Amino acid sequence: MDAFYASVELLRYPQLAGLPVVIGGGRRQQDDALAAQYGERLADIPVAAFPRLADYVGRGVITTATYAARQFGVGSAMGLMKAARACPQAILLPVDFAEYRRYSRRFKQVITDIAPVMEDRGVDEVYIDFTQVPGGQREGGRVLARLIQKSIFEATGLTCSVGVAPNKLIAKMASEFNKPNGIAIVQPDDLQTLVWPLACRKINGVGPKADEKLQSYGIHTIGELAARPRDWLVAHFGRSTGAWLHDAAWGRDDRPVVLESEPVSMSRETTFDRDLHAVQDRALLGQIFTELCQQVAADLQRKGYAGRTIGIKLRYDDFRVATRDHTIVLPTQDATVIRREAGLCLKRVPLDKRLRLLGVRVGKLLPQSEVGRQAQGEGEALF
DNA sequence: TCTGGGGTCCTAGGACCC
DNA sequence: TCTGGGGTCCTAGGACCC
Repeated sequence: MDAFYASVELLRYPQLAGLPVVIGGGRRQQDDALAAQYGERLADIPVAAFPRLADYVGRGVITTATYAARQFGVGSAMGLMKAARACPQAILLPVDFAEYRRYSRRFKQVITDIAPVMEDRGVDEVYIDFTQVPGGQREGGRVLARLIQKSIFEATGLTCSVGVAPNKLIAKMASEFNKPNGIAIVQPDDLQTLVWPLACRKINGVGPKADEKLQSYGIHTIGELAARPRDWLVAHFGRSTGAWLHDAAWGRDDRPVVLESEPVSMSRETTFDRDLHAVQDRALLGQIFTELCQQVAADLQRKGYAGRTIGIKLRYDDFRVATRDHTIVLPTQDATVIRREAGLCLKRVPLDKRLRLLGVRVGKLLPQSEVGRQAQGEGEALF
């Protein structure tokens, strides 16, 4: 989906179309004041009444920027304070994840009505297997891609970009070629002309660290990566990563489109308005900690899972991260149990520096429906 | 007053078992 | 003449993605 969060907000606030708008941070007093004053008539709010990036004080990052805002050099993951210097006049809207999820469900429903083999890749992205869809091969997939775009737009008013290719790796790259509202078709023979000139960073899975290492060897493009012998890549990046890099550069990827998958972990974390100290801010930290445990427990219960590994995550004021976890015998989805185990984890981690973030995680998940069976199994084993 | 929140996967060492 | 070879599980950290 194109600039998904921002595009959903523009459906509510059409008066902001074409303006630099960024989504980020939480709900603020100005936001509540506007909502109270205009009620349901959101489209009537004058542009001048919206909060600006320049007025923002506090922590947070941009989650999405409209294409107009990107012209000013602001974009996803940029700190709001830094973005405010680059584009102070941009309108700043708070994240409304519940609303984005509603639109996410709608556009995915449109897709599965047309092409049922769809893999969920988060709130704004999917892989679709066109292979068995009637007409899926017409014009190399362009006809079906157009149908999906048109159907999504009619149902939601949102645009998306589609990459059509023989596998997920290349399709993902292709989806970036003609953003927004574009279609790109990449056939196997197009590898050298369309993919090899791209930066290695365009490979889904090559991040800043891997890219830096590749650059240090003089490898900047996917073509340069493809030119390195497989053995050389294995020698410098390890057996697994080296082989994967070689395959990726040659456009090889045999991962299937996966329809369903079980969650591995669930977590809640929060960055504080100001850095907190374990001693001076003990009461506040304790309250936040308990709330995080209750939220994770509620998430587990709502989705029907229980987990055996309880963990915590801290981010110190210097941005270093520490994690501790502990695996218990019986899976739990109980806030009290999670709070107790997470509390023990907290005792094992240094707490002399100020904290920026606190998180609670439950892993080794099992559907709640299988927990009884597991407990029964334990009982049988005991006797 | 730089730097969110929710995830997955990988690596590597140590414990423990056969 | 010191002390194998697999395997699984647990834990901590880190890279990466949306």
